[in-house]
Amino acid sequence: MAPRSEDERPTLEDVAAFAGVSRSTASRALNDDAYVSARSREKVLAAARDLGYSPNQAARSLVTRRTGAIAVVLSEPEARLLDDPYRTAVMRAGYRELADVGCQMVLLFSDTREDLGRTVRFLEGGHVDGVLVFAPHRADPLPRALRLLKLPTVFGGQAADLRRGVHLVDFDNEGGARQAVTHLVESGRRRIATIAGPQDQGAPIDRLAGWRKTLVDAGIDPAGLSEEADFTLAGGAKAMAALLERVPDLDAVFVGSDMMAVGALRTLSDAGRDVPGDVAVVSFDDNAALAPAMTPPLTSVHQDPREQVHAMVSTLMRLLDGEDVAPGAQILPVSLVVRESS
Amino acid sequence: MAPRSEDERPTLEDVAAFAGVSRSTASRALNDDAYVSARSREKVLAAARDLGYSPNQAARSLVTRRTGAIAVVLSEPEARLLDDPYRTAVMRAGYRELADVGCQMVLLFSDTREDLGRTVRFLEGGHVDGVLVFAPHRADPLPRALRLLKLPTVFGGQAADLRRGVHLVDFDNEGGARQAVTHLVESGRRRIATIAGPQDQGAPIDRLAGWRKTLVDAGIDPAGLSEEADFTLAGGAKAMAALLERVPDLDAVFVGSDMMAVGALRTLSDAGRDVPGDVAVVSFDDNAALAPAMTPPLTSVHQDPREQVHAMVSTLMRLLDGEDVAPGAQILPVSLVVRESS
DNA sequence: AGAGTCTCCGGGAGCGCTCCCGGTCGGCCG
DNA sequence: CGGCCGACCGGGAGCGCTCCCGGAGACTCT
Repeated sequence: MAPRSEDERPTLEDVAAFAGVSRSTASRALNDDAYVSARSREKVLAAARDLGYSPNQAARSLVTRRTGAIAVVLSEPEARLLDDPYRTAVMRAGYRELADVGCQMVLLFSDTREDLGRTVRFLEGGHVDGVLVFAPHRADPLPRALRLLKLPTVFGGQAADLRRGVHLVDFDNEGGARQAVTHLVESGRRRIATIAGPQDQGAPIDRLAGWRKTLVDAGIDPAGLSEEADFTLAGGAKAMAALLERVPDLDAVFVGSDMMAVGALRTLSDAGRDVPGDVAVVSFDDNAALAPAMTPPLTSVHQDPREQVHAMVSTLMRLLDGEDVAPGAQILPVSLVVRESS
Repeated sequence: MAPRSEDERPTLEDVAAFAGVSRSTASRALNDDAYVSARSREKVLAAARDLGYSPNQAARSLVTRRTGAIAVVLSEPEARLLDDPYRTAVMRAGYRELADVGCQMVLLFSDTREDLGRTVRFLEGGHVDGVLVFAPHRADPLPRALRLLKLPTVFGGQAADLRRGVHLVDFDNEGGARQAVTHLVESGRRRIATIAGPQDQGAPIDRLAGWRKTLVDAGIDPAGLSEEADFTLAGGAKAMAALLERVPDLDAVFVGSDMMAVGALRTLSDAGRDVPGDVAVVSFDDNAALAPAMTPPLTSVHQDPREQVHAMVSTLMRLLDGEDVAPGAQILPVSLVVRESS
C-alpha cells in the first residue's frame, strides 16, 4: 500500500494497520461489537485517536442502508415562517429531539412549486432515513407526493387532506377551543366572538368548529360573530376592528393564535375597551414569549411544540426499527392556562 | 442476476439492463456526459423514468467525494435564536442561496458544550462538503475547533476572536453606526445616547465604537450616554428607561438593533416623549417586518442577510472548486434608510 | 490503402465500509 | 485424551456508483 499522504483522511484500513489488526477487527472495535479482546479494542481505539480517524459516512451508509439523518420539512410560504414563533420552536425542538436519538436533522423548506420537485428528489435520493412533515395547508400537494416515496413519514398536525394511512401527531384543536369558550361562557360572557386563523388549514378550521359548537351547546347563536385572519399581528388587529364595528356589544373574543391576539389587544386598547373588564380575551398556542408577556397577560390554550415533536420522533423511530405501527392520528391533549385577560 | 423484488429500489444496473446498455453508458447518459449517442441517452432516460430510478447518493459520494450538502452552523444560545428575526432570515437565505447552486442545506444548532462535540463529529464525518458558520460570540470555542477540520469554511460576521487566515463576510458595522450618528448630529441633535448590543459580540462592539468615535469627532462627550442590552425587546425597553433616568435631557438614541428599538419606542411612549419631536430614534438591521411597521416607522441602518449569505456561498463555491481564494474579511456596505423616527 | 482521429461503448477496478464465513486457539467435559 | 464449544480474528464479498482504459467502427487525410 502506498504511504498515505498527510492530508488524506485515514481509512479504517489505516487504523487497522496502525493498530496491527485486521480491518474487520478494527471495525468491530469501533462499533463495539462483541467478540473483540479488550487488548485489541484498546489498540484500535488508540490508533483511531492518534490518526484522527472518523468513519466515512457515505461508505458506511452504502452498506448499512442507514444515514442517521432525518428530514424535517416545513411546507409553508416564506412570509409565514419568518415570524411564526411556533414554527421556529418546531425547528428547534426537532433538532434537539433528533439529536437525543442520535440523528441529524436536515431542514427542508418547501413553499414554491419548484421546491416541491426539489424536495421530493432530495428525499428519494436516500439522503435521509425518514421524514417529519409539517404541511398544514389543505391544498398542499406535498403530502400526497410523499406517499409515493416509501420513506417512513410522520406528519405534524394535519397532513393536508390526507386522513387514512398516515402517521400523524396533532393537538386537540377542537377540544382546546371548547375549553377556551366554555371558560368564557362559565364566567358569564354571552357575546363571544372569534378571530379564526386561515380556513385553508386544518387546525384553524377545527378551532373555529370548537368555538361554534360550544356556543350552540350554550344556546348562543354564533352568526356574525366570527372573523377570519391570517395568523399575523396585523391581521389580528384588523379582524378585531371589524368585529368591534359589526358587534359593538361583544364581551369576549376567542382568538386563534397568540400572535393575532397581540394585534387584537392593540385594537381593543386603541378603542378604549378594557381587558378583561369590557372584553375578555382568550387565545391559542400559549407561546412562552408572547402570552405571559402581554398586558394583560393572556389566557391561552397551551400546546407544547416540543411535546409534539417528541411524539413524532418516537413514532418515527419505531417505524425505522421495523415495528409495525398502526397508522393513525395521535391527538395530544391541550390545557387552558388562565391569566388576567379573561 | 436474481429478479429484483418490487419494493427494492432500482439500481443503475437495473436501469442499464432495462435500457439494453451497459452500466457505464447508463451512468454517462444520466450525468449527461459527452460521447453518448442520442439514441442510447433517450433509452436510458426512459428506463430511469419507467423504473422510478433515483441514484443512491451514498454510493455516488463515496466515489466522487462530494456530498452536495453544505452545513449552516448557528452557534447561539437557544433563547436568542427563537426571537431573533435576523437569524431566521439567515436560515431562510441559506436555504435559498444553497439551493440555487444545487446544494442541500444541513442546519446545525450549536449552543451547549455538548453540542460542540456533536457538531464537530458530524462535520468531520464527511456528511457535508463545506460549512457556513455564524458564531458571533467572542468566547465561542467553535471557530477554533473548526480550523482543525480541513473543511472549506466561510464565516458570517466575526469568527469569535479569529482574525487571520479565515474567510468571512461581514457588514460594515462601525461604518453603519457612523452613518446613523452622523445623520443625528447633522439634524441638530446633541445629546445622542446609545443602546448597545451585548459587548461579548463583535458586531455590537463595532457599532458602539462607531457611535463613540462619531460623537468625539463632533466634539460631543459620550460619557454616560451608553447602555448595554441583550438584543431583546424587553432589554431595549429597560435600557431606554435607564437612559431616561440618567440623562433626562437626551434628544436622540442610536439603538443597536430593531428589536431593541421596538422596546425603546415603547418606553419612550410610556414616558410621554414624542418621537421624533423630543427624541429621535435610529436603529440597526432594518428588518423588513419591524422597522417600517413601527409607529413611527424607524430610521434604520439597512443590512440584507440574503446579500451576506449570497457572498458567503459564492466564496465557499470557489473554495470547493479548488480555487486558491485568499483568506480575509469581505466587508459589505450598509446604508441608512431614513424614516419618520428621526 | 494504411495510418490517424473521433465517436461511442463495455469491462473492470475501486471508493471505504460492514458482515458473513470459516479458521484457530484455548478450556472444559466425558 | 479426543471432541466440542465458545471466544476471537482475518479474508473476502459486495453495497451502487464513477471513472479509466481499451476496443470497435466510421470517417478523413495523405
